[in-house]
Amino acid sequence: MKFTEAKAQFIQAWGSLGAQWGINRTMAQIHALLLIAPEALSADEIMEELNISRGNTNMNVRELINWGIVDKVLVPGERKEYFTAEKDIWKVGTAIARERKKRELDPILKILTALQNVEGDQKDKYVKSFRDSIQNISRFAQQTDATLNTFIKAEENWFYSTLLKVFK
Amino acid sequence: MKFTEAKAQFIQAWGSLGAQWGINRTMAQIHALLLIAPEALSADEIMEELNISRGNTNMNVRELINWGIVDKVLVPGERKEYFTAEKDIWKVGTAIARERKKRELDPILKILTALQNVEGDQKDKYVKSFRDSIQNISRFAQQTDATLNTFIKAEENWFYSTLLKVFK
DNA sequence: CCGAACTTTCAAAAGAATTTGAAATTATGT
DNA sequence: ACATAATTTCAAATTCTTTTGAAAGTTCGG
Repeated sequence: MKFTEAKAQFIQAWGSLGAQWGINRTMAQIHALLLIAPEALSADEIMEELNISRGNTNMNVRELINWGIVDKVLVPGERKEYFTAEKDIWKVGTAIARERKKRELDPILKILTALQNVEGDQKDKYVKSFRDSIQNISRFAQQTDATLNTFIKAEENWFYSTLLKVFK
Repeated sequence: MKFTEAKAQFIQAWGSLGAQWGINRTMAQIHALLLIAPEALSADEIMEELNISRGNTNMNVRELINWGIVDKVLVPGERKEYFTAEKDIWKVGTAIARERKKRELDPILKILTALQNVEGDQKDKYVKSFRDSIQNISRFAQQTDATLNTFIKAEENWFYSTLLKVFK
């Protein structure tokens, strides 16, 4: 396979993966492009490579920076901003886990906790079934929360993270 | 909090969680409704509760069945079909993991493997950077695949899972 | 085999998310 | 302070997804 073709395929594959993850396609494609680039790219280069508008580029690069997986690079003597992606894929993984936990798991945990206090007759089968379900889901969610925290913490912790890399 | 309000909140929360997961809102809401219901519901009851059309109900119930987290229940002497959700949330978790792995991770693993064979001069920095990235991502993806398989396998093994529950 | 009860399909409509591009804003060198 | 280069914003346009609902299909008791 030719390099140009391989590159296009990777960008496209990473893009659909992102789309299925609730990350938008363009954001994932910019990330893919930066992941395989040997050096930082400017907004213009990104626009050119992916055929997208300046506004779109700006918004999505910004979002990638918020997720903590892309950094702005300032080249001395240059007025333009350049962008580069975190190359350690484990760090990317934990950053994504952290971000998604914050956006998805944390809010539902909060709601589940509140819903534990539903009023109602314990003998009413609808109320009973509701209570049981909420309790089970809560436990599962808390377990998931704990697991994710371990994973996220692992990468922040130098020692454990080095250990993990032995297995990768 | 009143039961009716709590129920509405839960359905709405589960719906947005689903939406962020790439599962559509209605599918997640039907799932939520069935999760807390003490007994199986008919298509008409689902339509009524969630204010959605018959077609929408049918399509999304079907999809939930494909995911393996909702079952059709036939009541003797009744012509209608009734639907019920898997109540063990751990099983729901593994079903979702299995399904998403199949749709997301497996295809990217296949592509990554193919991309390892990119032609090109090892001294070209673009080719070198591409190769390195693909290799790192591949390793990470394989590790993730193995971890997910363990998780999925654990629940698929009926005997082991039953045993676990006895002792926990 | 008929007709009623129920389920499925799918083209069109509605709704949601993304993208564009030009104008506004901000930053930089002289 | 000015001119210019670069970035940011956001309303409108486009594109993608979901939902509707009516028609077609299926199943079942008699």
